[in-house]
Amino acid sequence: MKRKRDLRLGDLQLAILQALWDEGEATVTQVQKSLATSHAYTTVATMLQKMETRGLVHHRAEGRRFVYRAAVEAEHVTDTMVDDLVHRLFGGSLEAMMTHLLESRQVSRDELDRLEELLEARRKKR
Amino acid sequence: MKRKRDLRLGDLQLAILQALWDEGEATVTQVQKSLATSHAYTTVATMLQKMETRGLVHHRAEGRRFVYRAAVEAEHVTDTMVDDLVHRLFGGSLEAMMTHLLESRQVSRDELDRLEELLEARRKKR
DNA sequence: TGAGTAGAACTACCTGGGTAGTAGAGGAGC
DNA sequence: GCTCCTCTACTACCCAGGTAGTTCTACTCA
Repeated sequence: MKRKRDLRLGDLQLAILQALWDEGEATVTQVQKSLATSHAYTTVATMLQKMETRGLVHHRAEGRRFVYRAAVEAEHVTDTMVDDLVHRLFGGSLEAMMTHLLESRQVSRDELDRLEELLEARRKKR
Repeated sequence: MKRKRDLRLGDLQLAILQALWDEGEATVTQVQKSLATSHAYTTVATMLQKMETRGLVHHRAEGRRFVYRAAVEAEHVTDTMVDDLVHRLFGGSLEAMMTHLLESRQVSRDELDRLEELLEARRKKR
């Protein structure tokens, strides 16, 4: 129940997971290359090891190299992190969060239109 | 420009700020008491000191006790933290975030109605 | 006036994210 | 076989959040 915070990921961890979600599986070198910011090979390798300990990724050996894959779903991570923030900042209120998003940011007319459609779609689904 | 991450606050720090935003000013003891979870006096005091170093709070001495107040606005913190998450998870796309919020959570018909109104209001404002 | 207490200062420790050097094993090529 | 190169393993740091004990000081009140 209090597992929420288990998924507060740092930038690097999130970036690594995003790489793995994209590629499905990847060696350390592949992960390293697909990161937007550059990091030493060992940094990525160490991070992957730490993440495996935390149960965020798995690996299998292929010859002498490790092929990693994510052990958590993108959906789940996103969910949990968003949820965490909504709770921390808005006491869990979706509406408060939405209000904030709409009021604090530039929203184009196009975006408003699409959001409108989203609402409609959501309304039908219930 | 990269100040975003300067405002990734832990639970305790956020709770302390929320207490200060509520009360305006507060001594260590007052802050300690208004926290939902209980913490040793020294924990709160230490945290306040660390937060002062980071420029999150200020204090003035009143006799021999310190009266703290927030040095950052609630609005600003909320903004920055939300923005940070939207960037980290959705590449900065408000729409993607909204979509996620609408799809991953239970949304009551009432909430949908209010969101609709929000959109309308927002539309008029532009 | 002397004990108790409230409060700040100082110190220490643990955890997790992030960063990376160095060591050592195994394979590739000459 | 010897030399590189590529990988993993191991180790060590730094920083920030969090937690709290110990110490010192000043004030209160019996």
